[in-house]
Amino acid sequence: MGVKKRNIHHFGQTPKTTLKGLNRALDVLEYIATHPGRATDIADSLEIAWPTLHRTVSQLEAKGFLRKDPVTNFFSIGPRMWLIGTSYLGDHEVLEIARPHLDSAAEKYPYTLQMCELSGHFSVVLFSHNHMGEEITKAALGFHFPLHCGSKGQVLLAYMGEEAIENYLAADLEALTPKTITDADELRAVLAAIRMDGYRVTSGDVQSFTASIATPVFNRTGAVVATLCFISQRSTFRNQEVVTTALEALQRISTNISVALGWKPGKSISTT
Amino acid sequence: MGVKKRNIHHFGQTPKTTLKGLNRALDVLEYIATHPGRATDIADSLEIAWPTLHRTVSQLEAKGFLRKDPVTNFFSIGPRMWLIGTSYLGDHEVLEIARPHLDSAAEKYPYTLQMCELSGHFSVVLFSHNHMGEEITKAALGFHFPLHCGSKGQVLLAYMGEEAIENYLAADLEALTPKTITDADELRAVLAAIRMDGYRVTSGDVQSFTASIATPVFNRTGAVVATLCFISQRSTFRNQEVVTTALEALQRISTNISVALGWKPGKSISTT
DNA sequence: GGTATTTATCCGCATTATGGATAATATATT
DNA sequence: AATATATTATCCATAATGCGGATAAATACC
Repeated sequence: MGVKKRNIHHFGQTPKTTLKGLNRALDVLEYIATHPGRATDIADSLEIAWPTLHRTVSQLEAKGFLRKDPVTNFFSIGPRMWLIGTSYLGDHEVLEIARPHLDSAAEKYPYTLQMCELSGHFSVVLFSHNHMGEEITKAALGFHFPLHCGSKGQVLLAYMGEEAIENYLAADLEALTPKTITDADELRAVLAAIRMDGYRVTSGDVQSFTASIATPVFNRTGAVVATLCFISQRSTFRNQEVVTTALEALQRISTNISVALGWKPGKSISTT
Repeated sequence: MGVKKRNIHHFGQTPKTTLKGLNRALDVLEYIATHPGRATDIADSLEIAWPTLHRTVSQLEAKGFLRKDPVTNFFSIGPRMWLIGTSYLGDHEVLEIARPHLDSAAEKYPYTLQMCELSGHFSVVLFSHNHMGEEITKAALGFHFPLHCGSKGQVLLAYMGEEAIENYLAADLEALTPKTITDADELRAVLAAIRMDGYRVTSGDVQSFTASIATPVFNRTGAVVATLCFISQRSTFRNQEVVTTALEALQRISTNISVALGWKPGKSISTT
């Protein structure tokens, strides 16, 4: 009896109240988001009794939170879920303020521009503009990456606060490519450097053929609320001059956004 | 005792099984998406007993489906909800196939280009590229509009099938602007014309200062799976020549997408 | 400092969801 | 075609689960 029920929540809250049925449904949604498929397989993977899963899934489908392909019986996330989910961005204060800056900057520079924020133990993409012709990143809106991978993740990690950082580093760090840094000490050094320099450049540690530059975005309290990054072919950022120019631009944009958020230069929270 | 509990589902399914708790939670999510606010107010609006709502909301927050502003205690949609929601677009066959066409077309024409699909009784925006400088539409990704408003909604409505159309027209039709058509007979005529012509032009019936042109997108079975539309300042489309040129372009794009979806010219379902 | 909301928690009761078993489908195999 | 198998849908008796009145704690208001 291999008891290895999937554990999905990366949010470490105490579920004081039980609410089994609802919880199950949310787990199902999370699972289907990454593993769309047939009801039977979902029941197996999640170790839920068939009639129970069937009821749950039917209900979710009836409400449009899931949809079922009428021919294959595959379940996947439904339009209602998406509709409701998008209201997250609608209410997003930081994104709203940043958007004009991002829009105009995106057109101006020959790199993919992203804004990401922290969500649980991941950096998630809030804004992404793939520059024409650069088909490099699968990283569309909503993608999430582990924090130790890529310049953007590391920037977010760097400003998380000592305790949270150590907590993160304590877990196993997955390598997305051979160049991903998975050693805790090495990462600690990287994070310290980020807090010193105010930026980070990485190369090939998320996808082997891309490189990126990231800077933090601060709010009025001096906390890091997002990160901005340029992504391009790895070869592009081999040229030091190109990196310097791009970095300057990125810093200008992120400073503008920080200021728009009420930040005042010098007012950054040091977490070391 | 004004019994006027909100009725949120625009999906007309038969909730054969009950699953009260889950249902309530989904209603709460739907409600908060459009009415973020304090727990008490939600309980009032939805007529849910306080302890019950509290439990539900706490659970949803613990799982990241809702977030609570720590200072105002306002609840709004959480990051997890968004993350999961975005997978809707990730799996979206039509969108995936259409995207390259949309991307290249978006750059080429001086109008805002959108692709929308039917969701319940609304057209929802799956793709939107606001042309530089045109700050015209609030219509970002995920926005939903009633089907009788705007060329895109009417195109989707036109091909829904007689029964569904009559069902839609039977309800009260809200006017978004004074120019919105709310008369059922008038709409029936419009829809018939759309099925004849294969396109629709409207002006000022969604926002008073915009106009739009829409065409249907067909799949391999000849069913309408989406609609494409150009949106611009109302004045732009006052010029008949401009409209003609734009329409031709739009028809070319939507035909290309239809073909990419396996459609063969002539193979469209007539629903009259 | 006192009063009024808003938020959090307790706990007995009965409503509600559970899951073993079975029936109705769809799909694969010969 | 006909049989076997995997997948999906439905029943229903049982008890576990979530419900909500009431109470307590924490804030906001004056």
